Amino acid sequence: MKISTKGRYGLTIMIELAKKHGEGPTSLKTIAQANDLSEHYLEQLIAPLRNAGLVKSIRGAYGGYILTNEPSKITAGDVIRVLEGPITPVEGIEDEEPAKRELWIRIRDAIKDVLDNTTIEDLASHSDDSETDGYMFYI
Amino acid sequence: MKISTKGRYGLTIMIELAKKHGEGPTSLKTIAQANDLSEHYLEQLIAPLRNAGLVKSIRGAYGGYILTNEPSKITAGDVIRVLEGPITPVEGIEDEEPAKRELWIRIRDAIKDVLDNTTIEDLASHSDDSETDGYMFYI
DNA sequence: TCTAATACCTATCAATTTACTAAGGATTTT
DNA sequence: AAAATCCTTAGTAAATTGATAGGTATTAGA
Repeated sequence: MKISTKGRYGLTIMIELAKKHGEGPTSLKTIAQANDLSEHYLEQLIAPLRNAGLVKSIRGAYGGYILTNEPSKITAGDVIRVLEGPITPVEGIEDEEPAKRELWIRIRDAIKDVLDNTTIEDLASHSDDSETDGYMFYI
Repeated sequence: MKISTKGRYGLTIMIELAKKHGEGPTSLKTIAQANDLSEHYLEQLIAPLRNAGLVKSIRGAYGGYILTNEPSKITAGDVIRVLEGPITPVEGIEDEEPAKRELWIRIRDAIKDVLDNTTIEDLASHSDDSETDGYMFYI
């Protein structure tokens, strides 16, 4: 019941690109170093993002990646779907019996509601906030 | 980003026990056959449920399991937490930077809201409803 | 034109998780 | 005693995760 590093690092990439939106390409090396991640691993994550048309690459020296769209037009859900697959708490919801099926649908819709209403711009603009914002970490 | 068969079969077990609540123990064999599941595998799932005090076992011939509590007092969240661990879309929410941390918290709270407000009684009483209830299966 | 920086591609791999299966021991009812 | 049941440990094939390794192709700038 987890979002893996694929989805999480994917969001990290998109947030970094959003911060530089309109200022030319950002290299993966820069993003990897700024976030202490493996550049090689990020290469594998950005390939699907490029194939999905969320980012555009600029090859050669001083190249890198840029967003193909406004950060306000790209949602967290767009990114997560590309890297993690369809948003759903179980495979084959249709095959479940009615009571559980409805439960999975309510969970799915709740997650979709959050992911599809959070833009990369939202994430980029809050990514420098200093501390915990008063949220508690209960489970 | 999935709930595995552990949590799903765990709910199945609890729903079956809820249907027979107050009528004496139900054996795993019965539950396994009714749902076309491996009895051996269910044994491994019910062990944590017993350790957590959600069910009580009655050994020997004509034994089985019973709920330790009213079906209306047990939530889907209780069962999922025992079998899948804490409800959270990522490990170590605290370690994430503010923007993503808030996103994970909103998702976690949305899931918790559904799971903690759905009782086993709710699930058992709707588990015989015939069809799809007009829900769509978009993603 | 050379060089460095960058994207792009394919393969491999260790660790973990998932979803079981196998085999039998312990306990209780009939 | 026999049968039904819970209980426990061990093993395992397949998939996934989170990388690492080792390149090739392309381009900007000196």
